[in-house]
This record gives sequence, structure tokens and C-alpha cells, in this order.
Amino acid sequence: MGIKGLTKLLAANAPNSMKETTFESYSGREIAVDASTSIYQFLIVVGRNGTQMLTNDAGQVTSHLQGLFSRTIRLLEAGMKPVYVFDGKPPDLKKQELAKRHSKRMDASEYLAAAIESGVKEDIEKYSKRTVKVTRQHNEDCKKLLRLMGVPVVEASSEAEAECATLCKTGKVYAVASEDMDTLTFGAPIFVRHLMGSSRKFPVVQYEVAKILKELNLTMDQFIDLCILCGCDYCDGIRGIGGQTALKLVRQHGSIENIVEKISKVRYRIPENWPFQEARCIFKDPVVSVSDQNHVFEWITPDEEVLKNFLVNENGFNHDRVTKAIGKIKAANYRSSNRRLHSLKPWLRTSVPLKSKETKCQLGVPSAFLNPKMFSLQVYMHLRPKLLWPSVDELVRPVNLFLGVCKELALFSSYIHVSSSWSIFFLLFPFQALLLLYLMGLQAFFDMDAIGRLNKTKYECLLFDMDDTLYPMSTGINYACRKNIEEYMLQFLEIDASEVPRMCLELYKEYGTTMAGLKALGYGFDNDEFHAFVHGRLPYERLKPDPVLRNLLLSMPQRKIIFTNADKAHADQVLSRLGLDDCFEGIICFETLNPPFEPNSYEDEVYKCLSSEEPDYNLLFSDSERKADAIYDENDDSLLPKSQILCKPSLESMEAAIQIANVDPKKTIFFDDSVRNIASGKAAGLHTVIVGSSELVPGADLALTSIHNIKEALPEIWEEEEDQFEQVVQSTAVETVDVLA
DNA sequence: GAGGTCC
DNA sequence: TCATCTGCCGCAAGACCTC
DNA sequence: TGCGGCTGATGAG
Repeated sequence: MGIKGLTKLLAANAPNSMKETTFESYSGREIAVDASTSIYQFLIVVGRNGTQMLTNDAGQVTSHLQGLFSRTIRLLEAGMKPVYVFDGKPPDLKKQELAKRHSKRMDASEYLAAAIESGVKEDIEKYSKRTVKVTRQHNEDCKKLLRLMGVPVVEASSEAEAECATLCKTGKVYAVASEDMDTLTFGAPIFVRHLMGSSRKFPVVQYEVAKILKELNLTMDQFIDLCILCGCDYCDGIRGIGGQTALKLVRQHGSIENIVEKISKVRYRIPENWPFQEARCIFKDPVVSVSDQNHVFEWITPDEEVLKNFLVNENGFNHDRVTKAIGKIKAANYRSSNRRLHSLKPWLRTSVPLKSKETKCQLGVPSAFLNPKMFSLQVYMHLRPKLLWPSVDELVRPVNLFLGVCKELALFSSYIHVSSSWSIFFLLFPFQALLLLYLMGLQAFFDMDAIGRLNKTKYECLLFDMDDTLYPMSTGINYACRKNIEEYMLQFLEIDASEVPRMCLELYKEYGTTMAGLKALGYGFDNDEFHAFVHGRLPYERLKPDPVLRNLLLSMPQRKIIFTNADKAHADQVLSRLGLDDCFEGIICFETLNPPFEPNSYEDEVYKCLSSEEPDYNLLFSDSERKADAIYDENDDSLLPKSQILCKPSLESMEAAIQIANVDPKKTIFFDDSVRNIASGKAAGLHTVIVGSSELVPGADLALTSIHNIKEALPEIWEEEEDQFEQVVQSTAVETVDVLA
């Protein structure tokens, strides 16, 4: 039931809080969608003819799959990035409401039986719709379908609406698309209704909670009380008090407690044991899944073969239709990966002093014909032949350029995936094509049975990420850190409060750290000040000494190095609190990868290049990747400014870390909690272990739910090395690393 | 835009 | 008299393609 | 499930 009469109430009292928008206007936006409501609608309407619905050969209903499949493609094609949120365990207070619904379904079943007996077609149709219930199996089918389509799925701890609202509040999605008005009561900052309405009968309407509160002149707590008084899923209101009266009373008395105290007990009967406080609690502090604050949703390439098998073989879908639909998803993903870069442009144009206008040299030109950023990270990682990059700086320039062209061609061919294109490719670039095939063959060889390799090779070095890898996310350090960053953006960079959470996350996603993104956008602030503000007041006291991990680390015979994006002060503090400060040979941190800026070097090169009679842009291009100044050309819509900061997950940072630590990537295991860092680590040739996940992610050789399980999962670390001598010799070669005091 | 079809 | 609330009923609720 | 339409009841002004 949502909130009784809230639509009308808002239309009458807060008309400016809602505005008509269009389906297309959400292009490029992450949208949280309540899955259950959608599935319910599909079951009611898709392919229904009386009691008959779409089914597979086994007679199981497939209407929900048909509906969800086409709707999701519709959203993706429009450039939206849906995140489907599934209901968890309903709160106890909702049981009464659920029982009511159950009873209604029972009644409908009886009417349906009677209608079937009498053969009245309209009645059969009507009552069969009323018996629809979304079962666990329906939900599981849909989750499977979405995952195969590469669309993120969230399993809510409790109410999906609450989870959606939290995703929106924390900036992980732009808006929540739902029909249920209590999404607003859960505090979703942007709430969209009728987004999915195919009939176009109702326009798409966007509500903003902040505007509602402003117009109604209520605090969020008062708005929640108003909704409870109107009547919600968790408890009835007071008989005789509807929307208008409730609004008047809340404005007048401020809270339900005061209203109950002041109103006439003759006129209004307060329900006995009225659980308004519990209901308030559900809205104010809903049970939501404790997710990684930095978790990034990803819309990945569909698992084509498995998806086809699921839809065509298991559920009787038409093969050609499915093939065509998968093509649409791929095309949408491709467009979206380009669009994502554009999404940062508004900040560039409106709120940021553009840097580097004075630099006339177009450093990106040599690779402009195929920008690697056009391709999804996965494709990029898998096809990027490691052997192309032995040590870029050591290669002579012409070879470098030639290899660069090969890389682009490899990426290009990896994207198109069309056999006929190979023929054209061979005709046009026979030599490159042969080389490419050779390299791809090598790559395939090196990618074979990664875990097998992990088991067979001996290791010399273990590279550890620190935050959320050496201690669990549940400490809340990460969350506190993010809040501090948001606070910094608000206070010192004067970024609009409504933009901060989203911008914080977008930049994190695009650049690896928000700081790197801010720098890339041209925000001029002092790195040390930023770190001091962000890390200076973290709740470090929550980190307790971890003797178990300490013993594990000390018993490992390999070199152990920290590789973190954080600054050294933070790393010192964390390791000290965990009692691990003497477990590592060194720390590769922010300062290691981003030493204080040295004038003369790069500028000189630019100057030299431009002032020469025949400027060799390649000379600058190769270095630009490493030194990365903020270059942004207004006329070029495909390029974002590069970050001045070298940090994970960039491949350059991985290669730099490998070089600084002086390790052989083939004999190094990289532990990290971030999917992107792992993918990047793999691309750099490292063995990779995703920490904090029970499932393998792209690029990971192994998954560890906790770093404490390392001995069970990787016993070979402790196996006797055959030539320890080699290790000892290598371990002296890390002088450049910031060694812990 | 109506009507048929998806499985 | 008017505003507000209640309760009941009926209706629609996807998306794509072809014509 | 949500909404509009309708009807009748109720209470404030």
C-alpha cells in the first residue's frame, strides 16, 4: 500500500517537489530498481491469456524472464545503468500487512475456481491476476538472468525500498525508480515514478526529498511521522486523520507523540498498542546490507553462451531473438563506457577552473584513433599482451610506437569480435595481424589454468594492499574516510552538497581515488593538507592488534611489501595499530608513486619538443602516460583529463610498483580487496588474490573471504623454497621503497 | 495505433 | 456548507513487431 | 498494488 494518499498530498501541498521528466533524461545514470515490484507486474501481464502464461517445455512460467529481459535491455539501450534490488526478510511489523495480502489471494483463488467452473472469461482473467505471488523461484530465476546479462544485483537485508534509498543516499545510484511512495519515506534523495510505464499514459515524475521537506516545511523526522499518520505498510494511521489533517497536525505539534497528547480523544481514537515508534524506526534506521562503501557497480559484458543456454535451452526462448538481444546489450555497454567519460564533463565545465589551457601540445593525439578507454576494462586486460611491455622506457622509440599500434589493433579486434572483420584486417594489415595472432596465442598460453600456475610456481614476494585487506571492512575506517573526503570537498573545494556524494564516487570509479580525480579535474589543493584532513581524524582506535595475522605474516618466507594508495602517515598509523609494523619490508604508498613535483623536467621536454622544427609528439606521448598532466581539450569529446596522481588501479601504477619493489611479477602474489585493482594487477602479470570475497572476480586467481584464511588457501607459500639464496639476494634491492621506521 | 505475439 | 475522510468498485498493470 | 470515481458520513466554521 505504500503511503496512503501521499501522491495527492504532495501534489496539493508540495507541487514544486515533483517534476515531469522523460525516460531519456536518465541516460547515463545508475538507477536502483525494486526487482520484486517489476517481477510482480511481469507475472500479471506478460503473455497472459486467462490463466495461461508463457512457459518453458517443463511447463514452468517464464513471463517474468521475458519481461525482465526486454525491460532491462530497454533500460540499457537508453543508456541507463540499472541495479536491481531484491527484497530480503520483511520486518516483523509488516507481517500483518502480508497476512492481509495472503488472505486476499486466498479469496481470489476461490473466486477463480468458481469463475473457471462457470467459464466466464473476464472473471477468470481478473481473479487469476489477483492470485499472482512472486515466489522464491521467480526471484532466483531473475537474479540468474541479470547476472548473466552482466547487470548488478543487490540482495537487500530487508526491504528493497530501504536498500534502494540507501544506495541513492550514498551516491551509488543517481535515483530510485519505483512505484512505491514509501521510497521517499526511506529518504531516497531522488525518486522516479512511472519510469517503466510503457503505456506512456502517465508521464515520468521525479520527486526530490529535499524539495518536499522544504515545501512542506518539515524536517525528515516530521515527514516520516506524516507518512505514518497517513497509513503505511507497518501500521495504520488514526481513524479520521487523512493526509491533510496529518500535515496540519505535524506542522502544529511537531511529532506524533505531541499530536497524540494534544488531539481530542473523543474525536480521534488512538489505536491500542499503536506501533508508530517501531514504524518510525524502520523508516529512519532501516536494516540494510552493510556494503563496502567503495564498492563500485559494474555493468559487464554478458556471459553469452551461458545466457543463451539459460534462455534458449532451459526456457525455450527463440535463439535468434536472444542472439539479437545480446547484441543490443553489448552495443549498449559499449556506448555506455564512452558515455561514462562524458558524465564527468559537467563538473569540468561548470565548477572547475580549467587547468592546462596554456599547454597547446596535444599529447593524446598519437593514440586518438583508438583510445584504450573506449574499451571495457576486462577486454583491455585480457587482450593486452604482457610481452608487449617488457620495460617500455628501455625500448627504442620506433619499437615503442609500433607496439603501441599493435596494442590498439589488438584492442580493436577484441572489440569487434567479428570473423569477417578479421579478413579485412588481414588484408589491410597482414604483418600486424600475424604478430597479433602470435601475441594472442602467447597470451592464451599464459592465461591457461591460472590457478594451476599459482600452485606450481615458487613465490618471491607478496604484495599486500592495506585498507580493507589487512583488516575487515566492518571496522568502518573506510566509511569514515569517505565521509571525511566528502566533508573536505564540501568545506574546502566548495562543491555543491547535492553533487558531493555522487562526484566522490564517480571520481573514485574513474580515477582509482577521489583525490586523483579531483586533481585531474583541476582542483588545486595541497596533497598533504588533504591527507591530513581525511586521515587525521579517522577512528583508528577501532583497529586492534591482530596477533594471528602477525604470526602468519612473520612465518611467511617471502618478501612482503605493502602497496596502498593511502599516504605514508595513514599506512604507519594503521600498521602500528594492527601491530604489524615490523612485518613488512617496505611500503609503496602515495608519496612513493607521487614524489614532490620537480620543475624543469617535463616542462623542459614539452618546451624542447614544441620549439624544435619538427616536433616529435611520440617523444611526449610515451612520457605523458607516466607523468600525466591535466590535459583537456574542449573540442575533443572523447578524452577526460588525465590524472596527475599515479595510483591503483592504473596499469602504470602497477608497473611502477613492480619496478620499485624490483620484483618479478610472475613470482609475486598481489592481495587486494578491489576488483579493479585485481584486474589491473593481473594485467601487469601478477598472481592475484581477491580478499574479502568468496567469489572469483575477473583477473583473480584465488578468492579469500579473509586474509586470515591465507594458510588454508595458499599452503604453498609456506612450502620449502628450493633456492632461498635467490630470495635473499633479491630482498636487498628495495632501497627506494619507504621503509617503515 | 491496433492487434498479435513472446514461451 | 464545505472540507475531509472512508469504503467500495472497476480498471490497468510489458515490450516488441507487423500491418 | 494504485488510482480515480463515486457515495455517504462526519465535523468545523
